[in-house]
Amino acid sequence: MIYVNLRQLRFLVAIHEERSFTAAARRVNATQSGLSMQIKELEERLGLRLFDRSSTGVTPTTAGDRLYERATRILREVSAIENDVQTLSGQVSGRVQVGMMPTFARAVLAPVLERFARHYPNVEIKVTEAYSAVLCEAVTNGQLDMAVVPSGKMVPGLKAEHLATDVEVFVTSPNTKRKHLEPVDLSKCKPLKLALPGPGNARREKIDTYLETYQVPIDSIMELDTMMATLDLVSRSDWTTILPGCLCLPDIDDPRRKLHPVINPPLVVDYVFIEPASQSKTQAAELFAEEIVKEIRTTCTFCNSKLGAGDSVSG
Amino acid sequence: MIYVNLRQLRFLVAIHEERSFTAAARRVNATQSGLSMQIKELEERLGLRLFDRSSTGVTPTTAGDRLYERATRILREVSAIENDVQTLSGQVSGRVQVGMMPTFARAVLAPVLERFARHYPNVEIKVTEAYSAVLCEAVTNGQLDMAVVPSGKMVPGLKAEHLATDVEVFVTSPNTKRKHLEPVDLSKCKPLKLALPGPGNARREKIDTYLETYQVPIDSIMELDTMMATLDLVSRSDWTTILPGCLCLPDIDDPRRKLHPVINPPLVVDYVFIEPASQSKTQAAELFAEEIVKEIRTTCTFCNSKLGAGDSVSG
DNA sequence: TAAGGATATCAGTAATAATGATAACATTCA
DNA sequence: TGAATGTTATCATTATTACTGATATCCTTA
Repeated sequence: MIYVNLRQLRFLVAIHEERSFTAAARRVNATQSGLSMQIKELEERLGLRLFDRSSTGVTPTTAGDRLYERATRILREVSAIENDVQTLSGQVSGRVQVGMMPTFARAVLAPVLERFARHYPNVEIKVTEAYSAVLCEAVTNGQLDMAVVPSGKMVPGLKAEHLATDVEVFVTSPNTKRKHLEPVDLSKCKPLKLALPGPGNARREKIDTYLETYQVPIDSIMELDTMMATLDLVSRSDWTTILPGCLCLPDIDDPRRKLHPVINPPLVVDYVFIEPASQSKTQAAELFAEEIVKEIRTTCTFCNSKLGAGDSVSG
Repeated sequence: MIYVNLRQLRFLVAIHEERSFTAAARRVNATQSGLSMQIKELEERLGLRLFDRSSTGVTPTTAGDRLYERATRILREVSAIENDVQTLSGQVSGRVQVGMMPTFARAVLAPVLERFARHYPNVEIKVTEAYSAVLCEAVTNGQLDMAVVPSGKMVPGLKAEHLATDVEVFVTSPNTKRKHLEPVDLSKCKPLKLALPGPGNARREKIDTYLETYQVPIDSIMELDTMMATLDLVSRSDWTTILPGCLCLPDIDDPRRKLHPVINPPLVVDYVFIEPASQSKTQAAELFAEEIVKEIRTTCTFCNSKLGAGDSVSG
């Protein structure tokens, strides 16, 4: 009566996301051979093909796509059962592993951590700061429960929720003519010396597109994947950078730098919350997520009011 | 990472509904011993007790109840996977097994069967006419895909949906002074000789309550679990009966009987649609269900307009 | 106190899944 | 063209897991 089992669904999901039996086997700590046999079994039971095989990997059939959708839902519910256990056991405890893009390390994370640790002393918290690609990967293979990243191309196996839209801010040293917080039209600047995150970074791609589209004159570009160094560089030279509003908020009045919301048109960054598609959050994770989401939303609202270039940003 | 498996959930559901390992084992074609071990395993993995055992059976703990809810949902989704297969395979086919209370055998069932068979020639249909207890049982243990029964005490393991409310009609032979279709207040009648379905029948219980509550004078009661015989008896004697409006509709103008909506207060019967809680309908079943539901609703509406005793019925 | 019915346990057996090596095939690149 | 690499499928073996049937134990009831 019941053909499919959860192991098969877990395999199916992994294969669907990895587009490969071999890679999927690695991910679920099994052998390629085992997956092959299980999927074969499933296909025979159901009487239809789930994947088209080739020597370069596999592509899901229509049926495979359909089953993938159902399987992720089912697995999420099953994992919810396991999370229930802790909920039922009374106090909130466990371990929450969160990934954060560097933007939030200062303005957002600290207050949340403080509040959360005070409310739920029995929850172990682990926060990893990294760029989006790394975080997506880590969430996908279960090393992290969730992460907040700038929106970019969607990775399979993840469930994403839009959090907020933030302004990007043009940052320069104090030795310029512009007034602090005065909006800037980058395409009308003289050629820029820009320190930007390396290619592959989700924000970088969006910034590149912007620079090209609006023909912003560039003198030269330096790749810096470190916020601290970037800020330091900018404050002591004629190099400039573009940073998310939330990141600039804590030292909005720091005399070492001038901030200029980018306008005509506004350059923005979208933050998204990601979690595994086929797993449900533990209660602790759920509570932490709530806190962090709330904090990011209010911070972004505040950010827009302080740094935003009028109404055009919020849309 | 994944502790529970579908077999365990299936066992859990059966045990929860049967309140017994032994009975559940029978239902799922397994041994008591096997269930015992699987549930033990599950409990140990989750670290909490799901059932309190006694020598008379088991009662679910809070956790057991919680898991039961989740498990039924999960199993329903899993069974949906299997139903998808047929949907994906193109044409609608398969086998639909439906239970019907006798009320609908005539007025409702025939047109639905005709329409459905014409639209979906590849679907095998099997209809069973029986009383609610039998039908509930059959749906629970999977012999039927669904059934329509009068509402009564809920059986665990079933998902129910209210379909419509129908008037009960007092039926007599032509040899009375009342006008055909004239409403009747049973408590003002002279003592009745009533042919009613046997105890255990869901409608019977409701009728009994009504008769007691409103002190309807009774001469004597005969138990007849056969509609045909009942109608025949009533038309050729001074025995009377109470029947659902839908049942009377086909021969509303038959001179062999007089029909009288029961008022002060109206006596009604609720029809509910039942299906297994932890299984999803096949596409064929889904389509058949739609048809039958539609037909019953329109028939009841029509019934109320023809036989209904004013507004008080519809609430 | 005995009988009946419930669950738990245990050891043996049956069924199922994973493994590791290999085969077959396609792609890439020299 | 041919070797190297990387893919999935298959197979026999091993390991794991689940089921069975008998029995033990406990509780309720007569």
